[in-house]
Amino acid sequence: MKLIEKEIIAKLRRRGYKLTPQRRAVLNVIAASHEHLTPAAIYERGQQEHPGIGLVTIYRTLEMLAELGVICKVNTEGSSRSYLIRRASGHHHHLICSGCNTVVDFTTCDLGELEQKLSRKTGFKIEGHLLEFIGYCQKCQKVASA
Amino acid sequence: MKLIEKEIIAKLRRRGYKLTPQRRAVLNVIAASHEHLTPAAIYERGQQEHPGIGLVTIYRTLEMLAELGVICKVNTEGSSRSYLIRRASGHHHHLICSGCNTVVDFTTCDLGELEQKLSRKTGFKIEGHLLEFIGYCQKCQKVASA
DNA sequence: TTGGTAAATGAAAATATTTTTCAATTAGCA
DNA sequence: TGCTAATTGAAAAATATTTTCATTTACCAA
Repeated sequence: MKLIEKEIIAKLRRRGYKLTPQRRAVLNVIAASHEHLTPAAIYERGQQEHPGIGLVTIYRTLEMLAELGVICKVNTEGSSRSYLIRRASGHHHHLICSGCNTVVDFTTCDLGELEQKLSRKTGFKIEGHLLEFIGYCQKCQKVASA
Repeated sequence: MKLIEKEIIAKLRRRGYKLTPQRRAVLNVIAASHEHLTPAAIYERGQQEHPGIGLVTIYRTLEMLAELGVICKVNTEGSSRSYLIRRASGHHHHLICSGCNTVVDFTTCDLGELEQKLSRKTGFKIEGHLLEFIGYCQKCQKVASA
């Protein structure tokens, strides 16, 4: 049982949610990963944290955490499963290889100006963003040309 | 049977794909729509273009068209179905409302410089990108504050 | 124009994903 | 410590997507 930020737990409590070992397990798994995880992947890893945890509970917990804003739902490639990542700061930046599905994070990004412009134009209150570049990593470029 | 751009047909032929009435139907449906369409929606509309067309054929045709770059797979919200839109230019820009899941497209975006920088730094061959801003649309802001 | 042939189709079944239902269990308060 | 509403897991239902395979068809060559 690894550390979970107290802040998140407090947030659950404030909303009247109970802190069950299953929820702790899901939180731990997500907090420990630096990548998007599918419900199935979280289920698998969750077994180590809380043997016997059900897939249904994973789905329910993820939905709740997303609603609380603790994690983020991301609509990824891959025959259409919804992945999840934990929120860093409302920003998500990835380079994704179409060949091997490697995900590389990057931090440089200056979208502030665009964000403001869009906000003015559409009336949206923007709270976060996701920027993903899709392409081929060096390794997969070599494989393809071989 | 509406017009389909000759260019697309030529592209199919060049790759050795046959131009069946079913494929024409799918192309027509997609070309006629300005929004993302689910395979199911395309199936439904496709019946008007080619009665009896099978859902399987829709899936297969969409995959092929995506591979050709004629259309684009977009990973949308909504309990995880993969939608399709026709390609503008390898870019996808959305504003997504966390309240009502409305998706608004926008076109302004200048990521060329960042793309180059990342490509140099990581060796990725970048072929497209996805930029999503998450927030609340005007309507949902009003509802929330009411 | 007419075969021949590889590619494409549709139906049905298989697989995968997500949601619902419901009885049993449990976290957290009094 | 006991109560109670919230939570859980199993199974079934609802959705989505892919595979298999026999039949049909687009299109090239003659």
